[in-house]
Amino acid sequence: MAEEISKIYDPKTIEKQADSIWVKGNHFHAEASSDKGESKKAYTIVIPPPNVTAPLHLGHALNNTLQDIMIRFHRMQQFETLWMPGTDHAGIATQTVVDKRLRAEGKPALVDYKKMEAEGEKGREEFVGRVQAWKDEYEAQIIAQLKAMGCSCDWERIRFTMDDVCAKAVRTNFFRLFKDGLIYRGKRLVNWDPATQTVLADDEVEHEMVQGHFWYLQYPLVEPIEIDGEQIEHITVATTRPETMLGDTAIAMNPSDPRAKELVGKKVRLPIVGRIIPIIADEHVVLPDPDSEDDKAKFSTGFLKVTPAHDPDDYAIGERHIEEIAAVVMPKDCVEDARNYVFINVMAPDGSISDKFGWEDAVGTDAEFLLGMDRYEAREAIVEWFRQEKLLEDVREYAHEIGHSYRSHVAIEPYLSDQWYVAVKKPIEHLGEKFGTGLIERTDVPVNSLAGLALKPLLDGKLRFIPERYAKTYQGWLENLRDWPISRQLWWGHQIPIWVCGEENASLDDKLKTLEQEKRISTQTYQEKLYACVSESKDTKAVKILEKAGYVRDEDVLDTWFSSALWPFSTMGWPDETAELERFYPGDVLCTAREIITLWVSRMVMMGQYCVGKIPFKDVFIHAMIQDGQGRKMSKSLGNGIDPLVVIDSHGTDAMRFTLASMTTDTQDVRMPVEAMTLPDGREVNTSPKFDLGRNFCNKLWNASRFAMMNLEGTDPKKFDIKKMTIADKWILSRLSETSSDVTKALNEFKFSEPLTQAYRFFWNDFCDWYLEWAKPRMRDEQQKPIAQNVLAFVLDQILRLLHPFVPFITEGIFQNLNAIAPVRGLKGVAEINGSEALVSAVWPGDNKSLRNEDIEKQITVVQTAIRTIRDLRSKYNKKPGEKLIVSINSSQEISKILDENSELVCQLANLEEFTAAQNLEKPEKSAAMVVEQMQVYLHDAIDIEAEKKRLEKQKQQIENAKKGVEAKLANENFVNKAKAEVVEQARNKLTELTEQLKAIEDNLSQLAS
RNA sequence: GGGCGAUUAGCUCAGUUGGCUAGAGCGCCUGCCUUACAAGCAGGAAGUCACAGGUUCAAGUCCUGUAUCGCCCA
Repeated sequence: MAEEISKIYDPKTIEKQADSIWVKGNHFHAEASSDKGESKKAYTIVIPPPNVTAPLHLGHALNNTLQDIMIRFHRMQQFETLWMPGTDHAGIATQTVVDKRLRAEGKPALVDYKKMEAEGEKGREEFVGRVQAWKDEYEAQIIAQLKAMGCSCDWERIRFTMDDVCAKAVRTNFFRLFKDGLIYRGKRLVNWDPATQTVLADDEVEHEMVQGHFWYLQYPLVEPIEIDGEQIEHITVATTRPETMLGDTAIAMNPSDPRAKELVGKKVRLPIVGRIIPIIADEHVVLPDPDSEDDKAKFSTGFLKVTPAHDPDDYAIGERHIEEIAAVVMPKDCVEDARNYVFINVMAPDGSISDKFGWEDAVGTDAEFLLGMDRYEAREAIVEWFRQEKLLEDVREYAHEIGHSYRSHVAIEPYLSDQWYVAVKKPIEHLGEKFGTGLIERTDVPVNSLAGLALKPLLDGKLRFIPERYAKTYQGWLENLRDWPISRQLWWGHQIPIWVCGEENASLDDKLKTLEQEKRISTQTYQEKLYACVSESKDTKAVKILEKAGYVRDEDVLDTWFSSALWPFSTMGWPDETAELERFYPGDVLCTAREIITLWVSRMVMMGQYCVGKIPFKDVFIHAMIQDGQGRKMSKSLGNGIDPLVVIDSHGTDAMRFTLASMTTDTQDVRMPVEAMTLPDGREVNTSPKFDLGRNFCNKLWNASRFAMMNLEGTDPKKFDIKKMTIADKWILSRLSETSSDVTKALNEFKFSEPLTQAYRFFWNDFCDWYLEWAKPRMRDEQQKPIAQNVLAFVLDQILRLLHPFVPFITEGIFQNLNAIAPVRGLKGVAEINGSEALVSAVWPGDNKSLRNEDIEKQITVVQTAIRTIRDLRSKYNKKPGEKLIVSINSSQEISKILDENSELVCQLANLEEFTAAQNLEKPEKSAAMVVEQMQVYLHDAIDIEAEKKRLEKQKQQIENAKKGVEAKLANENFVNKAKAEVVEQARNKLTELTEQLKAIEDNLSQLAS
């Protein structure tokens, strides 16, 4: 049997073997119904659903490895463990990617489908079909990748954010929010992405430094004025976006500006357009100061062009001074809404200059030539126009941050548009009873508002972030939260279930009134139009009635995060009262990266509270982001990403997981040096030498186990005799017990690198380096063999269990072999053990304190020190590894006794012919000496006087320095008086030891000299 | 502009509540194909703990400031 075990560790074979065992045993399935009489506690993690845009990258590998570690750890602790898998439709991301692909392939793309749709053909349906096909392909790929990574998800439960179950949850929640008055329509300045032509939420905007300019444009005054005898004909504004000047409707200046007294109330003729606009006073305007550190003051002229429809600050100014501005820019006796004149939108949704979207006074002016130009083209043209007209006063370089779309990466345009919003700070009356009312202390957030529902659990300590510092991100975000724009001008997503009546001032007819009374629809009015939200997607009758009455469905879809927010319970069948929800909600941990704390985590908590009344998880574990060796994000554009499948292929899944887990400390970034590699098929791919660490470990584990099993044939638990255990046996069991306890504790504290390191050390540095080596000769001794076999089988079994969450495949593979060769393991009277057919569900090692033995550990440490010192001497005196040596050690009575009693252990691993340890031992003739701790180790028949002198002199120097340090410390009265007693005691002991060492070295030196 | 984090050996990182002569892996040097493993074994060299102050008997660790880098938010 032993011979059958492959000499080479081959991850592929093992992965396949382990996987088939797991699948066959259905070990990953979590049972929702608890009617089996078992009352196992549930443990739940819901996967952060990967986007179906692309295959998984290394960040996913890390994220899912950590989740799987927690899942397997708890499964072995016999929880009813559910890891819910699935994927996210990722609205804008997927739509963009598919569109790009179609264009690259020369196939009809989004523009073409939009044209079809406009012409009454089924463009939308067909395009969505394309995206659906993409989704199917990538979903399958992603699930396969997760399986390859060893993720022990309950694969029977795979969900998708747009499948029927999730869609039902989205629809239900939307209707409830609408009915509660939390969803409303509003015209606001939004983050507009001209490339994808959709609105973006604040957190979908990335800020990037851009090298730009400040252009200084002169606007002529309608009537020149005189200040301090100086004739003023124009004022100068500084702008980074000259193209927006077309929409200027005022000039603002700070009221404390000395020129304000004369200028405020005067009028300016807007160049190119000819619009007459007022000069107004607003505190927001920064006073010019050329020497200021603040760029705003440094570059300011004191005059701010106000473009309310194209800048958030200007929007606010427009709101504040709407009447003052309207009085100038609006024709006399006009009865229209003043907003239409104050907020002038000069762009089309694609970012080109247009007078079709709210700009009335372009025709017949110089501005006509700009119509149709792209915003950047228009910028150039406008600057050139000012130059020609001698109105361009100056151009200065200016680096500033500009918002970019996180999907298309083009600059965001602040854009006036109608969108659906979720009111996040509006109190929800019917939740007041459950959650309370009033504001959360020191905030403007009502307890029973959506933001409050998410914030309160954190403040109450019911929601915890690990590491703790991330709680601040979450808290700060919620405290300053603005209403959430949820409509997106996309086709890929959950279409908003709202129908609008084309007519203005429409009222509900009787049929619709009935629908509303039956709670099948809910309605609201905005700008004289009626909007009706339909409760259920299967209620086609209601839709028919609406459509008959002239209502049409809103074309927009919901923000992706709207469905992601429901993920922890939509996956479990909410709003139905399912067994899954009953048993597995709320879950235990959410494991994710910090970039989506605001985007996703906060919204899940919000909606968990709103929909189910409970937060979806207690702990949020935030892991590091993987960067390349130079500290840059891994990205497609930089080409520095590492494909997990490449790593799995070259190093094995376990090696990848080992390395990823070993890198997971509580830092916020981890660096992974990236190296190019050529695959056998010629492809150039990236990898990292860091994965060698994992592979080396797996190889060691494989071979150590192989060796163990070569010696476990015929292991018989009945032949185990507690009284016959050697010191090595007791020592390894003590270390095992300590390691089990440390690993368990660390895992419970969401540490990953630490427990892995502890297990690694125990396995490699204790078990392999010492225990196995000491066990070798015992295996050749029929008397000792049964004891050694039983202890070895037991310890190996426990090692496999401790390592299984980290490296599941290889440990399962070895466990199977172990089951075949030594099916019953356990040390009668020492440690019992529950057998298991598969490691995946074997019982986690407990903290067996009775195995601890500090005295034995101390003794072994002494033995190890002696052996290491002898090995060092062997190396220093060029004694061949095979040569048997004679060694004696002079030490205290206590140490000598330990060494003497364990001389066999020393002889074995130091390869000695003769070994003596005693108190007051004389240094033998022609011997080399080494002083370590309290031992003087003599290697017999080793003569190199010069080398010996040199070495001893060097050590003497070191000890003298150390001694001086300790002496100085002890001479310091403050230290002796103030430091803790044991610290002082330690120092005294140290001094004694150093003094003795020094004396020993000096003795040796003088002996050499004589 | 606000917040968070990092800076420890050539590289990647540990270092709990301050307390022995600061650790690991990789790399490097020396010697070994020792009958589990050369993806290994044994041994070794290597650090002004970013810088400047401060608190303390004692600082890699706590406080203040500076520099460089990174991230998040506005």
